[in-house]
Amino acid sequence: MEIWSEQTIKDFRRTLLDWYDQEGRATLPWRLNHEPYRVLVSEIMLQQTQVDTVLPYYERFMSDLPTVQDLAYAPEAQVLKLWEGLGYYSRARNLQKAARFIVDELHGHWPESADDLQELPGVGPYTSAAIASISFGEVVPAVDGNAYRVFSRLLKIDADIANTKSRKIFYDAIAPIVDISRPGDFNQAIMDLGSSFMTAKNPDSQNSPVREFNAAFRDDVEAKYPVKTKKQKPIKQMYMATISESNDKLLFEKRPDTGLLAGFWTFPLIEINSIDDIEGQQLNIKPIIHVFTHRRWEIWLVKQDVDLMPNQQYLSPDDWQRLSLPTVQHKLLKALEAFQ
DNA sequence: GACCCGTGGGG
DNA sequence: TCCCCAAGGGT
Repeated sequence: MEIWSEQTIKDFRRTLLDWYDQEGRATLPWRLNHEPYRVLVSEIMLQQTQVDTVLPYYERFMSDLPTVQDLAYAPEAQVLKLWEGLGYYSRARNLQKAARFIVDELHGHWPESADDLQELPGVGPYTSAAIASISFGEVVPAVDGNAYRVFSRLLKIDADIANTKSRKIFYDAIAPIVDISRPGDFNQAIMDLGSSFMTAKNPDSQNSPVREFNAAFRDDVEAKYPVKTKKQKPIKQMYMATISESNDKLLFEKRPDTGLLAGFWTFPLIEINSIDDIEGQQLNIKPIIHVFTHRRWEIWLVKQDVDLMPNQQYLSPDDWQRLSLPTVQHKLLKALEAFQ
């Protein structure tokens, strides 16, 4: 691992921020100003989610709920509708809990340090540092996937970024480098660098503004970084989706309030071991495939009569269009249309 | 520390 | 088709 001199650190800050001022993504909507609410919403949406995906969601969200008070007082259903299709839905619920905590418990006074911000639900080590540096000027590194990727290459850090313990190694390595007068811009510049020249695949380090600081590129070992162990493959599961119609309504089922797609409505799903377990009128020839991070669902639509369970309800199109439905349920509805 | 939690895009 | 990736956090 490389250790930079004070002079190198100063040169790096200047080079990085000069590039950021010229070429950074200044027009991103969450960079129009540094209001903590705007930054918080953007940071939560951007967790494990690409910028292009977030943009339309962010615009709608800020338009409908422009202040932390609006979010705190909104019905949860409205928040989930604004989040529909974005995934990781506990983010939306935690975001509203955070807003309610700030409004109700802190009387609208924001926590201003990374340590205090981390008390908010859904706000962890990265997000707290991002808000503290961008909105409140705290000199603290925001260690996200971009920071891992960028600094593992610049400094040739061999720690496995899939390992929780590596976070401290990166934090300690980056902390002395963060620009003291512009910590928020420094952290955002690293993110812009990670999404332009220093990408995960096919990086363009030859033309990177910080090429001369890139030890891995200099030593022609950039492909080794970042060091990251593999994830496990999704588990395959087969399901029967019950299609039951009554007066132009369809039977839906509310999922348990914990676990995958917690509290969301889908067709009643019954796990089966093989296609031979299907009872009723099978509609589709090929299963509908939906892949989550850790699971791969293969779903068969099956028409059948059922006894209504307490967590089930017949819903009209008007009913379910008002609800926030997970993407897998939208897929099932679309597939069902083909048979009607 | 290991596992869970969505979705869409790209090679 | 399959695999990896994308501004992580909660349990």
